[in-house]
Amino acid sequence: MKTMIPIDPASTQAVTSLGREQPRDELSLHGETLARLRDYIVEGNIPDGGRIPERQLCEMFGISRTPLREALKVLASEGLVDLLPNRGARVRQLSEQDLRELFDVMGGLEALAGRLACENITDHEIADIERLHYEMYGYYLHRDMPGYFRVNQLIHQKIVEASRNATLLATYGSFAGRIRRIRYSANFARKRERWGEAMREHETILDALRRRAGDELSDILFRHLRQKRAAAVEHLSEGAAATGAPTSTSSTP
Amino acid sequence: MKTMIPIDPASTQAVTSLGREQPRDELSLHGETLARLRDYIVEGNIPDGGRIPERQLCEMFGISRTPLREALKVLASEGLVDLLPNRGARVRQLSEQDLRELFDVMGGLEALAGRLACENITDHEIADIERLHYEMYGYYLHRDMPGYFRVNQLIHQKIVEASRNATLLATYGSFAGRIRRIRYSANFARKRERWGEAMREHETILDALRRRAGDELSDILFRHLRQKRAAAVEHLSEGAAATGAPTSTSSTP
DNA sequence: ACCATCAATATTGCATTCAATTTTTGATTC
DNA sequence: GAATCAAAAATTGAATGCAATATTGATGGT
Repeated sequence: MKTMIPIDPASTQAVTSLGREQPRDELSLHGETLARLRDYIVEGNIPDGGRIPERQLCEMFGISRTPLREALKVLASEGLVDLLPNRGARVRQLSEQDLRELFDVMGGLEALAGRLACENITDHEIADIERLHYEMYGYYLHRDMPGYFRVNQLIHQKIVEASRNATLLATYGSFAGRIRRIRYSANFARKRERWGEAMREHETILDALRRRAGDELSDILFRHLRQKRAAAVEHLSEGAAATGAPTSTSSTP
Repeated sequence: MKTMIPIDPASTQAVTSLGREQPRDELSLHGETLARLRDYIVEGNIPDGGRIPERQLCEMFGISRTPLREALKVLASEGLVDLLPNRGARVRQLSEQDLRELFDVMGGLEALAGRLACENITDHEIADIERLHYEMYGYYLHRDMPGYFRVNQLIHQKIVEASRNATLLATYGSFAGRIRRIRYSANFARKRERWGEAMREHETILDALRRRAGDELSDILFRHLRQKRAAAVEHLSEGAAATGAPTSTSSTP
């Protein structure tokens, strides 16, 4: 057994600072832990449905269980983990249904963002997005999927930012995090045949944005996300078929 | 020194049943406390910007600080409370800007709900909503504001439920809770002159729903919420003017 | 061999304790 | 009498302790 010794302030400080490159004004261990644990999970360090080892993570982060458990409750409310009474926390496994729902909500949020962006976006911001659009087109022509994907995400992000709605931005970010795990978990890539279609959709997005046609952009963005949804669900079921992992949340013991 | 008041299971169960999001058989003190504290705050038992007395609430709920503090972190992530480092938790005071943002997000979620509802709603559900609509019209004719308001909320709830998207439903509920505080805090009532307009909007909502015109319903619902937004912001600024309370979040000490 | 049973062990949920702040109080000075 | 400041008290953030609950592993019966 370990002999717990009262820790003097100096050593506590040392433990806290381990692994931290930024001396940010993060005052609370809770906030720090929350961000670190969320990243840890979103980046896929724990497999889908995998148990979250409290004690181990405490040692890893150099903290006690209290702030870690607080972070777990928050992540559970965000939908990233499941909390099983007396049986610990597990990384939430998304079913196909979950994924469809999540993409539809993302679609709704982007549709809203597009609508609001048309009300608030500046010419300068549109020019920015146009630049990104042509950069993305370049990646498309060169068949550079990772580059395309990165800029694509950036364009959507810029539209949400142009909505001038911090609440929407935060909500969008939270949902994006829940979906992002999937991308890390495997080489999530749009089917080739859909790629050209997506590129054309982006043309119409840019066009509606230029004309500041809110209703129209709203519809286009929702449908665009529906296409992404189809690709994601397809990807998930293929991945499940390959590994034999269940895709439904119905856990009958 | 401490007079802990043990709570019998029956009473806690009763309080829990007020909760919306987690209708499961809550075993954990954390989940129980979360629901209770959320209701306590949403119902306006603590004034806007007011300090949340940890110790007092612990005694009130008959629990220790650990589960209460866990609940506070979750409520902070939901946007209901602010966590000030070393200075405790406070009920989040909504600025006019916050309120505008919240109503726009609600508008986006309802617009999405309307779109999805048109894909999934059954004839039976439409008939249900029609019935509610005419019931609401009755309240309108009798100038029964509370009755109107209650059924109005119910109609919107039914549309969100008809979307068949549990994620959307939960998110909608969470945002509704953040706004609901305002309603409790004062006699939030739509201006008379806008009442007729709102009633007409509901006619078009029902019409679009009957025709299952998703794009159209989506637009109508967003605009409908924009009207509500205007009323809410107006109400907030009037209330602020009356009490002399600040409406902005900029807290310069 | 296979499966049930039960003790040993580990983990969880919450309470309690402790150090570090912040807030309040009360004396003191101008 | 108002302003200032130090000591006391209260409050907060986090660590640790402990009972209750799961999980594991050994044992014995079929």
